Amino acid sequence: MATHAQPSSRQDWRTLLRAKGYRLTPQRELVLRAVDRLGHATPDEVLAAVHQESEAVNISTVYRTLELLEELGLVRHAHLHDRAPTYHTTATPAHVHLVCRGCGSVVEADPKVVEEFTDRLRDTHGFGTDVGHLTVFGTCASCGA
Amino acid sequence: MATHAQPSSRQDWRTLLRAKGYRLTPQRELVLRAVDRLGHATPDEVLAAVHQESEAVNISTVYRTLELLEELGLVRHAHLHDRAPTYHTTATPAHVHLVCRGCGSVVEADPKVVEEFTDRLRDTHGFGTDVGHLTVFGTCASCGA
DNA sequence: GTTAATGCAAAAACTTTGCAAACCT
DNA sequence: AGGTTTGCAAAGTTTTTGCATTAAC
Repeated sequence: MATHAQPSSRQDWRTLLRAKGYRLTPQRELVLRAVDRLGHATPDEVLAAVHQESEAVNISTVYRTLELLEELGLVRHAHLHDRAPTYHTTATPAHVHLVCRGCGSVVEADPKVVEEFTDRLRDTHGFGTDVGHLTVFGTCASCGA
Repeated sequence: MATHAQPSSRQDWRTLLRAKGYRLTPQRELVLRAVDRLGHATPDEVLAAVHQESEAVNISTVYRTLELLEELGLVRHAHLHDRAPTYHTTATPAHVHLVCRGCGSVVEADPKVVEEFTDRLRDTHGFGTDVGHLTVFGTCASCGA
């Protein structure tokens, strides 16, 4: 339930969009592919990435598209740093973000690492953790704990 | 080291500020007290709270003061929702934030709940978790997991 | 041909900055 | 008195919105 079956082909996307009355446009494809490719990207970075691919998309379209894709469950966002939210695809399995305060690096950890933890939260607080949104701030190995 | 000894009186604050060449002003007191009182508040909410207390403080002063207080370790901020960062006092012991997607409620959990988890992150990734900044998104008991 | 989506430009929301006046010590 | 802090206003960022035009279906 936390993980979605992911459409991987253009046709799948179209079906998913049309089911809600939306249309498949080149801009939407470009944005989705950019998010896929970038890993974690701010709207701004998505725009830049799309531009590199030699097609122009307006920044407002990027915002609107990211919102749409999130509604469809194709992307998610997290707050990895203080500035803007970063978007990532849901095609790859959910993961935990470890963000280093020292160097700003972002490591993705296997959700298994947090299993006991989430179990415990459920037991003690009745709280169902959304592992895909879990961001842990701290200090990475090389920045010395 | 993660928890700070907290000054609780006006005099303590003054000492802390003066040690770095800063001054104790009514605005700074008002902001700090507002953060204390509010629990988790955006800069905007801090401004509103201060205004209610019948003293006017400029919004830019709120921003500057929150930054200063954070530098001094008296407050910290977290990203509890998508909009603005929320500030909270460090006078209360570090805690984990459980944010419900359904109703938006924020519950504070005891850091003990995450001890095994942080130990494990240290073991497997050499990652030192900043527990005070840990925010967990998910679904609370009443919103049904 | 319809209806949804885009681009553009303007507005809104949020945060930062420069500087003279006011205030803390 | 002297240097820090404030308020104000202006500028910087980031995100949203309205509307005519374009494009998907």
